[in-house]
Amino acid sequence: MFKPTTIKDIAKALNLSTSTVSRALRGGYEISEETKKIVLEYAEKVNFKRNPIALSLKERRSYSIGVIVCEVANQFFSQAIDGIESVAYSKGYHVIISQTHDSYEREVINVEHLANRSVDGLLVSLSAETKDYSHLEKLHDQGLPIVFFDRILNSMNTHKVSSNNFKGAFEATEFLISKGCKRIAHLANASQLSITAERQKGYEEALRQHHIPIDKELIKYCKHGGRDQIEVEIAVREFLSHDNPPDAIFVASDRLSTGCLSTMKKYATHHHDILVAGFSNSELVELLNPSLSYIRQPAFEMGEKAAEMLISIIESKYPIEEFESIMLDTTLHPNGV
Amino acid sequence: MFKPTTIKDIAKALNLSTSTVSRALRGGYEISEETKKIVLEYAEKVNFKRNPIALSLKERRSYSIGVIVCEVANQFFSQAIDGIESVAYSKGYHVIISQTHDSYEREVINVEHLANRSVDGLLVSLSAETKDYSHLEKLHDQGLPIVFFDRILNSMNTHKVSSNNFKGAFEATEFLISKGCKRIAHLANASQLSITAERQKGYEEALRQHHIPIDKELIKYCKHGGRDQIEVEIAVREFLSHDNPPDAIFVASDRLSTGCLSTMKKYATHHHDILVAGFSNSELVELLNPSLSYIRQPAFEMGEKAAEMLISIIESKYPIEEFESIMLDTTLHPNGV
DNA sequence: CTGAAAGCGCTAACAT
DNA sequence: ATGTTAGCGCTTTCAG
Repeated sequence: MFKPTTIKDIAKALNLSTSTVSRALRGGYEISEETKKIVLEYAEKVNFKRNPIALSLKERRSYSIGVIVCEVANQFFSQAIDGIESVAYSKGYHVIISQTHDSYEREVINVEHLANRSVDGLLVSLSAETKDYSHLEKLHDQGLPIVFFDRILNSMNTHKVSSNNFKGAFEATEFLISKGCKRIAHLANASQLSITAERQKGYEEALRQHHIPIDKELIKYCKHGGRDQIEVEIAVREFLSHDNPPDAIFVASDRLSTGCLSTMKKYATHHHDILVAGFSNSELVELLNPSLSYIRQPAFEMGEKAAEMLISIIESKYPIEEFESIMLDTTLHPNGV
Repeated sequence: MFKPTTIKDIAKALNLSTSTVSRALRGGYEISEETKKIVLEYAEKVNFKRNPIALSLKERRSYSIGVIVCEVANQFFSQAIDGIESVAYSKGYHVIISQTHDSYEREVINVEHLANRSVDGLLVSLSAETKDYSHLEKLHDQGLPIVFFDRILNSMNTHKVSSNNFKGAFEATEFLISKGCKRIAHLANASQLSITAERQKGYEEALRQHHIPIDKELIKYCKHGGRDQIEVEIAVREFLSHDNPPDAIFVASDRLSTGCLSTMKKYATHHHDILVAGFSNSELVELLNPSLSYIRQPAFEMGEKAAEMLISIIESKYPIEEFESIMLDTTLHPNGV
């Protein structure tokens, strides 16, 4: 059984009190150089590490922050996590990652587990399924610092980081139009997500400005965020088999973009006639065939900002009154044709 | 500031002792139904959650397991993590993920942080840079349960899960040979990794069986596991600019495979003359161009097995004497040509 | 059926 | 310079 050495063990072995050992270990200036040396050496010898659990209990904080995302396999989120980690580590915090797989139930479980004092604050990007926010609201009301990124809960009064989804979607759609496309479908994420509404607005606005009618049959939502490939496949195949099929598809997120391409490759006889543009942070996009024009979000930077904001709340002496919403620009990367 | 309700708060509010509240909360049969009901209702009302930190301290275990991987963006690892989570959750454990980014220093920091009682055991896949294992050995000697998966430390006496790297590499190389390739280069990971040696042996054995000479100039290692794209680029470009360039490349891991393709697309004038086969668990492989024949590891299953083994050690009443090494088969997926 | 008290590992007044 | 003690939140003997 794992029985790490404790301060008590050291104290006993060295015939000192636990407080002396504790102070020596953290280099308290009141301890004689000699005692310090003895303690330090002995601690090193027995591979002593102070128990972070005990420390957390005492200090009533854990110096760790929790991150709730749908899945780390999604490159947008893995990049965001790298950003989060980079600032967290530099400020002495550890990062605990938790995946919801876009399931509401899982989100609730994970949030509750992380919340009660095993983390000092939460960075959350909502699951595609989530429509009820009380698990988060309760905690927030109790004073748990929460910062949203990407998939935001607008109704909660806290810091938020997102990318300019409207503009990104607008530019992508306009790009497709500039390529001569007239019937542009929209493959969207779950309708309750903030990003879904924003991106759809950008898409519709581009069509409007170019006098292209909006056809509701060309807009399909994936209510589980494409958790199952089949969900995407069904939507895309409906587009393909439409009486008057689209000549382009604008896809609203990472997972859906690749799912869309796979489906097209599998089922579309002449899929090169259909242009696809979509949000994606995959590092492999440039190697894809069918090719994908993509909108890239500054994921790493978003992670950094979100972490900075969260830590600033955690470390603030006074309750924060004014909350900020940061919006970062996306970039469009045309491809193919 | 976040001040969650404690048992003490409830006790005070209800004019009971903390022990009664504690017992009522966990449904102790000695408590009267009435008291139980009052406590439960009040707890619900104030959103009481027991403090897992305090619990861990008391029980001297946290019901969570730590996972050390190079990076979650790598699909092999994200799939393995999904496998780990699936068994961990079903057995009541939480999973804490920690990324090394293939840095030795980061590995040490993460291992030490997780080890001392914030997790009950560790699932580790070594970083590409790691050559000194004392940070792990020390903890293992102290009794911390450790299970290795994928990138294994052979010298440590514990459970291990890997895929049949020798066979996977052998089959891939033989596949390239069957396609008529005569000069097959090998792009390998850091030389000290278990997987590197095993895969190289499979590669060399295939060449040997087919009477193809082994040319050491056609074997290149990426000692940081391809952490920087540039590392891969240099190696691949050396292959391409060789006097007698290869007609195929066998790539030893996920990240290197895609890096290799990118470089080829970027620099090789007629990259379609060079066949590439490599280990990859990316879900996008089928959409890649240049195409990649790939060896897929059963990542999810490996994660499951590893987690099961770890939990069995954690929950074992007696010290384990006999350790198992599980090896799972890979599958080859030919592509292109 | 309920309460008082000790203890998990650590720190920080408060002695000495 | 070092020791004693209380307490972080919770569970669990041991007493009533």
